[in-house]
Amino acid sequence: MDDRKVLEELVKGREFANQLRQVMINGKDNDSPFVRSLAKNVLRSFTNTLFLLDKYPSYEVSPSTKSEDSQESCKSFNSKNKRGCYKRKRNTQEREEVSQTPKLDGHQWRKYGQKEILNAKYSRNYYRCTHKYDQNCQAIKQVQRIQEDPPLYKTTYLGHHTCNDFLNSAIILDSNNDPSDTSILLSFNNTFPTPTKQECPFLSSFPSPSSGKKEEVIPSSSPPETSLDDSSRHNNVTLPPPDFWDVMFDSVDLDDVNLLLDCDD
DNA sequence: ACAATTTGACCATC
DNA sequence: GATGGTCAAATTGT
Repeated sequence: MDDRKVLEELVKGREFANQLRQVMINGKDNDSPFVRSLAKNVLRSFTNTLFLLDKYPSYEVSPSTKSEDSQESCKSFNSKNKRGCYKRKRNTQEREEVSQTPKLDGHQWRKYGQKEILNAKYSRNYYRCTHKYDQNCQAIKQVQRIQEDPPLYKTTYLGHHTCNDFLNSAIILDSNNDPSDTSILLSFNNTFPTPTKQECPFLSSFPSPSSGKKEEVIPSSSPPETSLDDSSRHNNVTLPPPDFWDVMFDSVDLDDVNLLLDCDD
């Protein structure tokens, strides 16, 4: 891998993103060729970077399709009142990723266990999707620190999300806005990674779908300052504060890059 | 009070 | 029997 090229692409991407942000802040010409070009450049830079990082197109690093029997809970039928009665999950789709920080993948996770692993310096943490029960989402992940300096974490994903978390959505500029409206509407689909409050405190001003009652998605109970109006629930939301994008642009998912590039022109 | 995390127990697999 | 994955009571945080 060429580190210099990676760095160049990242720097370019950041510059383009900054320009795009300024244009968006001004709220004018959101659909101009210049804006389109900027967006395209941003995406191209990050796509190139990801290519260079050898993470694209095979975003899933080590997919192993062992069988169709994925994340079904295998608790035995008589385990009602017995603690820890289960069958170890096997034959599940899995992929591993190594990063310098525990991966912020846009999903909401709840830790359900921690285990000291033989011959491992650090314990392994076990997470399941927050929507395991309310939406029967079977995704789980294991995070284990594998190196001290620099800190390196291995995240193993088991199963895939079947939950429909509306915040976990792709952001696509909605160019059909009333031009006089200075707020920019964003369209969300279900592929963009959105940092959770749990994993990313800066999102604290955003309502979490699972906030409120335990394990339950509250459809529209947002505070006034960040309220999602009726259209929000139909995948539109007003633009977050500008600082939001400083982070948000760091978390573009490859699938979404494809999506957006495909939509281009 | 409710939600999230911690932690010891339990069980399946090797 | 050792190990790893999950459960769920207890604890902590908001």
